[in-house]
Amino acid sequence: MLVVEDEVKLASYLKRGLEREGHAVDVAGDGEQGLWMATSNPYDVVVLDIMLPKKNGYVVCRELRAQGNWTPILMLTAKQGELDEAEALDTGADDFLSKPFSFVVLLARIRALQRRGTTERPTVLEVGDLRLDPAGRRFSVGGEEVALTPTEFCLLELFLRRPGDVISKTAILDSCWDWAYEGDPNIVEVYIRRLRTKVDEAFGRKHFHTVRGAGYRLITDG
Amino acid sequence: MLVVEDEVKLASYLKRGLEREGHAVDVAGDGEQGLWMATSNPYDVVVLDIMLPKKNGYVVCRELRAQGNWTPILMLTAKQGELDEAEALDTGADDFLSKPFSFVVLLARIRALQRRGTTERPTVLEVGDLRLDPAGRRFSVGGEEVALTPTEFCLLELFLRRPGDVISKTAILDSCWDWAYEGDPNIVEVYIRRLRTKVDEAFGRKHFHTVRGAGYRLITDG
DNA sequence: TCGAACCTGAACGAATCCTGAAAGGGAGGC
DNA sequence: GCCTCCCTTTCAGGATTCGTTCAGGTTCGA
Repeated sequence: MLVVEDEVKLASYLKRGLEREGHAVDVAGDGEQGLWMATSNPYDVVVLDIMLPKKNGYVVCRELRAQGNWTPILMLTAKQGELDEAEALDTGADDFLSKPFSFVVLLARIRALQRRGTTERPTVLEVGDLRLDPAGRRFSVGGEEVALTPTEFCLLELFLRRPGDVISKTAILDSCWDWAYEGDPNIVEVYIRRLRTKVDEAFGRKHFHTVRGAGYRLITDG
Repeated sequence: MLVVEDEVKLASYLKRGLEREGHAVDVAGDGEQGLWMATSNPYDVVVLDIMLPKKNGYVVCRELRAQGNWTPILMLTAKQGELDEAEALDTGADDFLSKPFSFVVLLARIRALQRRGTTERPTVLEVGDLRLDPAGRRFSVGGEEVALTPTEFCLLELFLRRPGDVISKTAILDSCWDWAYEGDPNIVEVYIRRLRTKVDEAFGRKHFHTVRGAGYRLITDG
């Protein structure tokens, strides 16, 4: 679940409240960041303020929809202006809520959105002979399915979302480990090794290239 | 399109306005009539007042949903009471609007519902040898009927609506339990176990696959 | 040649899941 | 009104997997 809201107090209030309800909540502070996070992670629901720095909520919503991203969006409108509401729905939002609102109502509407679910279909990530389905949590190499642990899956998803990019060890830690992780970064090497064993050695083809001093890269071409 | 509204002036105002927008509009004057019309005709959208003679809007909505009728419903709440709104969404309404409202907003929301509303849930969910009829609350494996408790039914319906997807334990809790449920998530494991004994063991075929650290998946293929 | 960065395999502890049983709760029958 | 049955929820023990650490080896660049 993603909350895009620039008012720090409201944002942290929402985050805490939603987490208490058992949701995993990310927060973005402006429109650009929100758009980036919404495109790079598969959220169940996005709570999107309209008045935002960099890019306003309408723009974020429209661009998401233009990208074929149909994650349910709940918009927060500042005033009860009717045109705001109409425009919100027409840019592709699924629902909206006028400030000020009560937390109970917010929860109810989020639940309604979740129940209704994403209208769109699974985005399957495919690079070369690798194929990963985030919704189904399935992964296959050259058509043959390979079992992955949660952490392995997270790493692989990260690589497949940025094929060809060099991804630093800290970026991997940020993305696949708890933000408070304090352990040995060597763990990334261990997991790269595991991916290599499962993906490369079993199918006789190198996929993960080490860039000394920088990170790792997923090899794209054949 | 069906409008269920007992205030004659408002009803005819809506009918005329919507017809001017190119919609074909039926009007029902009380809850029973509205329910009957909604069940006997396939409408695109139902606009449903809460305060109604005979049966109120909540009841109509709930009974429609219980029958497996998933026509998009836009509820009209008399006051801006938050609980009204939350309850409206929880009985299965897709959206609501507080009186008084402007016609522009009504149109925008109806448009949003129509856009989304093509979901048209199938009457019967069928995956492999599993067959579940939400309306009739019946379930069978390979033609043989199996009795389910309400919670078991809810779980199974969830799986059958997203065959092949991994469904997390929290998603299951959100979907089949009261949102205020605070108990042990282990209860999901218990119910998965129940489904396995009823569905799998009795028919010698595995349907529910555990994805460690992620959730459970309904196996689709043979 | 030396050091830093990376690789590798094994091993331990913790998290996750399974399972059976038994305790609570609510609706319906008598 | 009370009892009974069925459904829901809790609990605890055990099995398995996963995450993490560690120690030593290897490669690369200066």
